Formats: sequence, C-alpha cells, structure tokens
Amino acid sequence: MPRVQDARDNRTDPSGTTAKPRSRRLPRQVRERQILDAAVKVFAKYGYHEAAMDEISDVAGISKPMIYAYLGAKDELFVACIRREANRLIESISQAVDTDLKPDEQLWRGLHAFFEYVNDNRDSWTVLHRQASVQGQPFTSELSEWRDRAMDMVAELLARAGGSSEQPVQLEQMQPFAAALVGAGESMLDWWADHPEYTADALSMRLMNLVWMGFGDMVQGRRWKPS
Amino acid sequence: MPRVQDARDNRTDPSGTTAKPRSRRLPRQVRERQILDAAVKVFAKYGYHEAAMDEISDVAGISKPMIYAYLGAKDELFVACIRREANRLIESISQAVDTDLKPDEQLWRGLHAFFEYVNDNRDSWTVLHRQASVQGQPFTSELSEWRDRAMDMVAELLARAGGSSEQPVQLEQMQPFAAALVGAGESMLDWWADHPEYTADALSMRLMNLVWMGFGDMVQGRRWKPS
DNA sequence: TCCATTACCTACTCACGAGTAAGACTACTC
DNA sequence: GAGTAGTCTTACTCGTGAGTAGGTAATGGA
Repeated sequence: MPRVQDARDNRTDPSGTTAKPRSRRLPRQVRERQILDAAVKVFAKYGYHEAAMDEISDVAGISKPMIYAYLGAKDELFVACIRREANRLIESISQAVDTDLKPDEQLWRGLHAFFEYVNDNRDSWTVLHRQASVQGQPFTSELSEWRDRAMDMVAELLARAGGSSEQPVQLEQMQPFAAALVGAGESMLDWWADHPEYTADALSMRLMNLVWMGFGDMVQGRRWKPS
Repeated sequence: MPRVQDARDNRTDPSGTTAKPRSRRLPRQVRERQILDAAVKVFAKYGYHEAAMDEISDVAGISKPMIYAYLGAKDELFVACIRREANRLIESISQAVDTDLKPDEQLWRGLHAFFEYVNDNRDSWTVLHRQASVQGQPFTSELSEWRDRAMDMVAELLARAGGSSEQPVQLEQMQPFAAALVGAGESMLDWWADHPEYTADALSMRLMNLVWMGFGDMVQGRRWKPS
C-alpha cells in the first residue's frame, strides 16, 4: 500500500524530485523578494491572466496565503512587479546617459543601455512590455505611468539634442518622436527574439542610424558612427 | 407583484429599455458578420480574456449557442476576428501604395494610409495591436503571422526604396528596419489616443520625417515634403 | 519557561464564465 | 400538411482559480 497519509512533508521527501525544498522561516523582506522574482518569471511566461497564483507560490517555494499576506491580491502583486522592474530599467538607462556628452552620443548610449538591459533581463522586459495590453482597469494606470516616465526621459533627451540654449525646443514637440522612438525600440526587440544571431550592439546601432540619419541618408550610404 | 413569469420575451418588451430588439431568423452569413462585428468591439474593449462570450452574444443581439454553432469556441472566434481585421488593414495599405511612385512617396502613402485606417477603425486596430501579448498558445501563431505579413510588406517597400536595379538590397537586411518602423507607427498611434488634437496627417508626416530624414537632419531644420 | 509575535501551512469556499443539452420555432419543399 | 433543414432559445454543467478560514510551529524577549 503506497504511502497515502501525509506524504506532503517535503522536508522528508526521499525521491529528490521535489522542485524546491522550501527553506523555512525566512524574514519577510527576503520572502517578498523571492515572491516578486517568481511572479515576474511566471507573469512573463504566461501573461497576467494565464498566470496562476498557485504556480507563483510554487516557483517562489512558499504557500499561497503568504503571497496574499505580504503582497496582496493578484493585481497588487502585478503592480508591485511592474514598479520594481520599471525602476530597474529606467535606472539602467539613465545611468548610461551622461548629460555632458553630445546629444547624438547620449542617444546612442541610451539606446545601447536599453538593448543591453533587455538582453540581460528578458523576463523583466516581457512583463513590462507584453502586458501593456491588459485593460482590466485596476493597474492600467500603473502600466501607462511607467511608459510615460520612459517616454518623458526620451523626450527630454531629444529636446536637449534638438534645441540650443537660445532656442530651446518645447518638450511637448518631442513627445510624438519620443513615442515613435520607444516603439521602434520595443518592436526591434521583439524581432530580435526571433533572430538571436544579431548582437545588442548591432541592433542598437541600426536603430541609431535609422532615427538619427534617417532612411533617406542611409540609402545614400551615409552612416552614423559613435565618436 | 412584479412580472416574474416569462418577462424575457423582448418582442413584447413594453419598457423600451431592451438594448437591442433581436431581429429574427436571419441567414447565417449575416449573423456571422454581426457576431464578428460584436466580437471585435468587445475584444477591443476588454481584451481577450476579460471579454465574455455572454457579452459578445448580447452585443450581437443573439444567443450564445449561435456563436458556438457558427464560429466555434472563443479562441476560434478570436482568430476569425484577427484574420478579418488584418486583411482589411493590409488591404487598405497596399491599395494606397503605388509601386510606380518614388520610394519615399510610396513610404509616405503607406504611412498615411496606415494612420487613416487606424483613425477610422479604432476597434479593429486595438484588437490587432493590444492583444499581441496573449501568449496562451492556441492563436499566438495567427497573431504573429499577421504581424509578419505587415512586416514583410514594409520590408519590401524599404528594399525597393534602398536598392537600385544594379545593386538590390537583401530583403533580410531590411527586416530590423521594418520592425522598427512598424513599431514606431504603432507606438505613435498609442500616443495619439491620448492626444487627439493631432491629425492623422500631422502625425504621419512626423513619422515620415523621422524615418526618412532622421533626427540629425531635423535638428538642422531639414524636412521631408511630399512632392 | 512562558508569552507574543511572526512565519507559515492545509484545506477549503465560492464566483465566474466557457461550453452544451435538449428542444422550439419558422420557412421552405414536394 | 408532413417532412426536413436551418435558425434560435433557455437553462443548465462543470472546471478553474482567486481568495480565505483557521490553524500550527518556530523564534526571541521577559
């Protein structure tokens, strides 16, 4: 007769097949990080709706009520993910951009940092980008907010590039261009996923050429190069 | 005592509050169109998962089993929407592009047609674009397929623009640029939703300037104009 | 060694929504 | 006017998964 009663205690699991032996009694802070890590992974894999809280708790190596206790309901958890990952991404990019550099160089550094971050943090990016659609209201604002922040950063960068001290460019004027640029980057990233033979370097260089030189110049063989 | 028994017959509904008096016994073809119209509307409003079959049937003015009888399960219905709307969009654009024109002019017409289509068919566009994320497997292929078709169209256009008859450009080379361009358009469109004061004309012109002249040129005051 | 606190669990409930069974009604044909 | 094909409905089932009730057990301080 197979062990029926109480075979659930993974501390004594003899098979070694249990995915993650749960470490016991860790401080809240540590657990919260583990939960967020797991949530990002699972949300990236399935998207918000298909992601099951049960799976997140599994991956985190903890039971479901802990998630609710520490980070709240599913949508709150999702918002927490967005917040953390958005901050990380924006942080990475703004660190790469030195405002003392020439405008084109700034743009180049920014783009490059963007591509590198995404390359190194696929799940993070997927959660931020692939989920932008979920329109179920509660966290929609949170999602568009991070996007706006990113957009503003780019718009500012473009405004610095386009204006002089005598004749500054309206930040607003730059907004549609910023939108286009961010979207172009995102889309190229998607395309990259199916063509991994390219490097982050090569792709960000192409994007830089497209937005800085324009296709008209490129057709004639002119290229942008980092100084 | 309020009417409890059999108050459901909307043919005799006296209140006038019934949303849509159901027209009765229409041929299959007509119903299918109505269902697809309703589905596009509801999918656009809520996204795939949040959209309820019950609501679609309501909006279509028909009962739920009819949807299953005519167009199959939810995912099949969704695929049918994607297919129809993608065809309409691509049709619109390719009609606008006359391959006899100069390459930049072709590009301009294409962009313009794109912006106009989306302006006139918000729901259609939303379903195609905002849902690209849903990774739940069944119809993912359908979704990426239409995107690939769009991308190929653009890549071809760019290849024609960039190559000469002696030295043709590899279609493949154009792919990352096509991706960037499509993404830029999509993103600008999103931005547009929050800034309706712009016209389709103004925005497509900006995008054209960005991708054809490049930001470097634009900073110096050079602009692209339609001939 | 007792108590309070904090970490942690199993085993539920309960709503929602996809999908269906079973048949009614209409219109057309022969 | 009986049969048949196609339209259309109500009223269900039933799985799934978010969220919770109600506890146990480890830890650290008094």
